Amino acid sequence: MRHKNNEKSRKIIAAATKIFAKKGFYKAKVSEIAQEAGIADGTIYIYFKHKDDILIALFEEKMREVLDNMKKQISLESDPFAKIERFAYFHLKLIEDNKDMAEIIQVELRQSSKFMKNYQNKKFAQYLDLIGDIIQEGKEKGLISQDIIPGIAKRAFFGALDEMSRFWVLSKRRKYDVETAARQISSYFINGIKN
Amino acid sequence: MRHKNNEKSRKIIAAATKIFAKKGFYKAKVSEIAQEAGIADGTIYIYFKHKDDILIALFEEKMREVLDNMKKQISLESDPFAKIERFAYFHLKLIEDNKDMAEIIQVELRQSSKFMKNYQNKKFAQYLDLIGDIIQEGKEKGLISQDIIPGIAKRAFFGALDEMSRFWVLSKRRKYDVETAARQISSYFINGIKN
Amino acid sequence: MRHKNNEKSRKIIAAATKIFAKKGFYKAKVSEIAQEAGIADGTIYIYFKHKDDILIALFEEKMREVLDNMKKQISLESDPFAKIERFAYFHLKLIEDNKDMAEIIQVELRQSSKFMKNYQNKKFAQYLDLIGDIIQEGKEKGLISQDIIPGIAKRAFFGALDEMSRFWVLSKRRKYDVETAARQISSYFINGIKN
Amino acid sequence: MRHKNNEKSRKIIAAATKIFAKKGFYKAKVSEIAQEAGIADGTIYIYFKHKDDILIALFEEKMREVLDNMKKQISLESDPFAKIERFAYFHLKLIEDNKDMAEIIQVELRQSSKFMKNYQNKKFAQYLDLIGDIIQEGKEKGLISQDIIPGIAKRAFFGALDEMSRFWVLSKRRKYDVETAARQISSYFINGIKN
DNA sequence: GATGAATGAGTATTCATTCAT
DNA sequence: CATGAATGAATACTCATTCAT
Repeated sequence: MRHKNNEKSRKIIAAATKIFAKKGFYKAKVSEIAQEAGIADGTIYIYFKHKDDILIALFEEKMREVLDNMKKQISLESDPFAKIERFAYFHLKLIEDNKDMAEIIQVELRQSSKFMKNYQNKKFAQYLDLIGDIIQEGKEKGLISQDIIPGIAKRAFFGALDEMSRFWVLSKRRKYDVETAARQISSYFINGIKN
Repeated sequence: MRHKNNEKSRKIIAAATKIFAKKGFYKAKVSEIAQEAGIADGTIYIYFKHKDDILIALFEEKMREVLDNMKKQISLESDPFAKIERFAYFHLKLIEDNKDMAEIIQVELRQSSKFMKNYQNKKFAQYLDLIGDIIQEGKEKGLISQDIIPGIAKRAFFGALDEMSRFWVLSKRRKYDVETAARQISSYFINGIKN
Repeated sequence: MRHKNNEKSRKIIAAATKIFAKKGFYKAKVSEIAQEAGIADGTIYIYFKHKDDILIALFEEKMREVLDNMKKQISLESDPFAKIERFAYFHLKLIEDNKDMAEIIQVELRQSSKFMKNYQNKKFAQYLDLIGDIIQEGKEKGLISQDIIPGIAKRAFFGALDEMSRFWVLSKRRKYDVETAARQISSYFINGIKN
Repeated sequence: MRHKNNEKSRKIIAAATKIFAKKGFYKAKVSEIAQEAGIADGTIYIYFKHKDDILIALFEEKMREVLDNMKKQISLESDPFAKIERFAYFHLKLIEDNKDMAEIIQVELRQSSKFMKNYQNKKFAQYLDLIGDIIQEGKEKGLISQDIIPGIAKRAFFGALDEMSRFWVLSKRRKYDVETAARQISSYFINGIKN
């Protein structure tokens, strides 16, 4: 897994994103990814030791991007509730703009824990913690009820957005626009937890 | 080809539930399921035409049970908010009591849409609609704000519960007990949508 | 490596003997062996876990036969020198009659120690010991000089026969007949070690 | 394509000797040899057209050395029996001093005839003929029985030494020292063929 | 000449599915 | 109906060899 050439590594991940989204990890052939990337089958193995490693690297790369982007978005607001709204909007926007990536994270991330025993998805935990931190902040500022348990609330909020994403990813056509969905979901949540 | 009322059919599904939960659909071998069921490999093909069909039948059977059970629970309450609380509690209780089933629905249901192109998960839609119907009822009774879009709200609520389940399914130890989680999540939601 | 059906197991070994002799272990394809045996590729893996295991089983089977046969031959003589002569004759005869087997033992047995780290060729050691025991007996009867070290002598005698075999195996045409070669080699040896 | 006098060519052969001895020809990777030689993979192909050619060149170089050395040793004696004793001693000494080379010649030379259809090992034939010539000389001088067939005797003697070598090459610890083994084996042979 | 990234032909092994008993 | 031995299509991965730099 030499990484002399990062450009090719990214090309492979981009191709894999497309193929995994279309076929799913198990049905995707390494040779298809190679073809999509415009390289030879063997070249993939210069950059990734196993097929599994492509998926892991894909997650890490995508999650890093998502995480960085979301941190930036949140930092633009100071009010915890505004942060939550922004989180909802940009999360759903991201799904809309990156359907392939969303599908993989939706579908494959779920089974990942099964075939990647030792792979700890730290990036995902950090992403959830962005919400947890906002809630904590809200509690400290007296905006959010002291009864709220951040560990449950962050999952409830993420799950609400995530289920919406899944619906979109698996549907052919998009019912409800991003703005509406984001506004509704963040509104339920904010009203649900505010003091 | 399927003989739905057969006892052996259920034995196979029970075995498959265990094996799919442990290994995931793709890594589970038909021969393992046969062994777990105490029958010969070939016997499985008397009851199911393909490996995929076992998973589909498994979903249908489990979802039917879940659906029937949840309908019964909901009917015991007349107040929409009480129904929501009961839904949350019994959904999470179900996960706790049926870890194997939960894991399969969590993990494999996601990829199912990929390999089962033509499989329409009607039972799952009906399950979601249980929530949608409660919300509709709440709106009609003036308990829930008219702004709430049931198609979004039902997914937000289900997603919140589902993410909690996923956390439990993938964690070794169970943080937060069922009652607490159910109370918190239904409370956010009810407060979030009530008039 | 179930062995329900010994007949098929032997059929595979017979086919492997032919193919390994023709191509060598590394160049022999499992599919060729299957074809030669008149079975499907996958069937081989019902009887042998790996390609390596075919070679190991082949050795064990052939060496058992060779060993049993040679023990019988030796027991027909009571004089140690007559035993040595008989050993030489039947060893070379065996090579002549089983060219494929001889070639594999000649060629592949040598490299076997390399890829089969843990495979201890006990049968071969027992074969060598047949000679060692004769020498020991000869020493005890005062027919063979006390200076002779059986551990060296048995290898010298076997090596002499073996080199002759190798010459035959690798040559197109057979120079020197079995009787002549056996007589010459056992004669050098007997005269060389007798008291 | 080969540049025989090149220093790099020898460096590659030296590296190959080490790697082939450790892993065997088929399991040795060209890249490993390159690394051992401290050069790039592609450089090997400037000096050798195929992996096979490295083995052939290795044989030729080693056998030339061995042959030259043995010729020199033999020429130091005038008595045929003394020559035989010296041959035995220096053959076994060579094995002891060059374990890697010995292992390759022992193990890989055997299979070489298989993958190198057209490779005629003339050097090896010349080596055997050194013994054949001594026997011929002995017969002419009346020291060796006229019944002895040099073509068989030379192989018997070489085979005896060779089997001893093989035992040493494949054993972890060396039983019997070189002097003892050489004395024993040449003694059997000389006594066995003398007039 | 030297490099080493890229190539792609080659193959052992797996496992869902079949079917003769 | 039940069996389980047999099938053979399918595919991840390796590594000798090439060739642009």
